[in-house]
Amino acid sequence: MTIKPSITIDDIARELGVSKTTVSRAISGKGRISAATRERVQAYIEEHNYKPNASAKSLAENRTYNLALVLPRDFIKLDVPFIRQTMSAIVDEAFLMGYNVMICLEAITDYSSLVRTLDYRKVDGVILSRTLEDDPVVEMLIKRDIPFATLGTLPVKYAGKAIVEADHDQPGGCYAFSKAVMASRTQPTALLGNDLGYIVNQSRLSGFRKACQELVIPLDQTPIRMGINDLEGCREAVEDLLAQGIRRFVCMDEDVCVRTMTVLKDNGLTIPGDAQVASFSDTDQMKTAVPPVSALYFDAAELGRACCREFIHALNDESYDPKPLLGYKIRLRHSMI
Amino acid sequence: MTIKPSITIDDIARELGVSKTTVSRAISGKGRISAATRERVQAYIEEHNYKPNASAKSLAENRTYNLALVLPRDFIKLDVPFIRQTMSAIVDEAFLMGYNVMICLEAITDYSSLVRTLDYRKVDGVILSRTLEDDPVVEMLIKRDIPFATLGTLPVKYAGKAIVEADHDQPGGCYAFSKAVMASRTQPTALLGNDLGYIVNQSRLSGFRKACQELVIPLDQTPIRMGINDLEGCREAVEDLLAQGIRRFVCMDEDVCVRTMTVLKDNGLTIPGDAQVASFSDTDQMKTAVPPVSALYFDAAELGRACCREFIHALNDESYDPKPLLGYKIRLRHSMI
DNA sequence: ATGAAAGCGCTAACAG
DNA sequence: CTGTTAGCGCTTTCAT
Repeated sequence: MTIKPSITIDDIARELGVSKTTVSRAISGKGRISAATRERVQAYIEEHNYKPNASAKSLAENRTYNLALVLPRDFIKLDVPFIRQTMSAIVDEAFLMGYNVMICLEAITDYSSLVRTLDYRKVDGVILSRTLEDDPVVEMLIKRDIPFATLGTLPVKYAGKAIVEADHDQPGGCYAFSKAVMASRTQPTALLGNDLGYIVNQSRLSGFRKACQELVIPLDQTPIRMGINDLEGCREAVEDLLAQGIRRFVCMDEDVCVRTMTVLKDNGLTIPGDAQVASFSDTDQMKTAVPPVSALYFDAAELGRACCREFIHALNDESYDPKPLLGYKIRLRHSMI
Repeated sequence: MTIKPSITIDDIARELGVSKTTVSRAISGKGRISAATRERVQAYIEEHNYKPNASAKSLAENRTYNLALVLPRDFIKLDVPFIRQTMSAIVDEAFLMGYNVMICLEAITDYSSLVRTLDYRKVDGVILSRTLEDDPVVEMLIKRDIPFATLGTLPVKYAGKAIVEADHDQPGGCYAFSKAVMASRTQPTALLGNDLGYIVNQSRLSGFRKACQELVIPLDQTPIRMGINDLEGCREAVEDLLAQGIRRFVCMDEDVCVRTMTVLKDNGLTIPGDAQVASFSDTDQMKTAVPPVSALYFDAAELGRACCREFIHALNDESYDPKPLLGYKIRLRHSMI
């Protein structure tokens, strides 16, 4: 069962009594052609709704106008707003620039579907939806000399290896947000985070640290607990900190923040009365939480678009920005001010 | 910037001193070939890690081994577990069967990216992630004679138009679930739902109706409120029903259910003490709600896999099931028994 | 069992 | 400015 073939460039050439080359030129705009014939060809194309066959174009040009977007497998189990939003934005932006995007779901240890997609040369490049301290996929891409772009900054050891590394100003945002939320406060504050294997968490940590150094509370009175990846881990950390008298918690992402609030409530503490929380990541969840959580907002869709746009510019040998850096917004709500 | 070309079938033929035809046959297995030469070719391929160029194959065979998956644009704004799970399953299953999937985000009125993807013949068929009473996309697909499959049943007017219509037994499941939850109860129950433009809601409604007919409470004492698509609409409906003395609510999907619980709590009612709720759709949200909600479970991933598998079988001219019908599970929890 | 040759639909030198 | 020609890498008759 196959889709029926449609009109080709040869048909047009024959009908119009010109050569295929002329038709090809009229379409692409490359090479000299008289305005008269160009218009004649374009009119015919318009009328007969001709569209060039992508496979033929791919074969002749040795490029597919397809991109692979690598999504973490965990996305299946649990919604990650960042992934969902950047995915949509990338798909949209790619479309606007004449590209399609193929989804590859990969685990860190099994990225076979990406490999096969590359083996068969179905794409011109790949976009990684997050960056890790150690990533076999990145190694593979570098070794095979495949053009790739990343959402988020790569670890320094891979510096310059990606065509495009798009990121929000995480250190700057977290620095400013931390200051806004901690300034003129004398109560100690804790930072709660998950895996430092994610580069984004390293960046956020550095912003937080920098802010601490400029505040009245010394860094050694600022507990930092990482590796909080489930409710139990969070409970353990938070209750321990509670016992130490800590009542203010800055969370590195929305998941940690939700867990933290759960634990605080389980301990009979009200927010922001008894304890305060804030988040380095703003999502709908943070906005609709009770109470709404002060958070740092990064526009994921904008990041996706910028990354995709610059990457395609690069693939098209046009000038591009290899390191688009986007801003942030501080959203103070009721959970911590 | 393009990926460098790799070894081709010609290279192999030359190296091995055979014709390209022979190599092609050794790879595809079509046509007669001696076991000896086949193995020789395969060994060479293995050793030199040869992979056929997809564009060339596409051009020669007039098929791409790509599928378009149409996702509703709303998915950007809000997570829809069904979409996320079926998407992942489809991408995975397609990969197992040698296909890639391209994402097309479409609104009901603007499906231009799908159109262009089809115009350029970048895919062999399309999968629709939900079915509507009136869908211009379906009309277009039929008119253009494009093979397509759907997650969910098509409205009767399009019966038989899709190659594959995969669905859960929605009427059967809702019937059984409604009986389980309403049987031997004499208090009146209401049904709360959203848009009947979604076929799935029509199916669920029919199952619910059938159950009512077999129960002690007559159908006319069973209020049915549709069109609940935001919290305010829900509040209006629920408070009106509350005023009529209704305390039991069956919700057609998880969103309506969440809203209903919010309204009930806002009215000072406890669940399941003062009022009871149940949902025709089970998601993590239903499981982790307070209290956990009795719900009807459908395995979205399984549906995605079945749909994709049968569709690809059809595209490959193999035997297939045009209407895979999957089961359900009744999960009674605390919100209504 | 194997090979020669044509062709899929398009692009891109190179001539003219 | 336009046409001729030769590919791109693979499949597929049709011979042998």
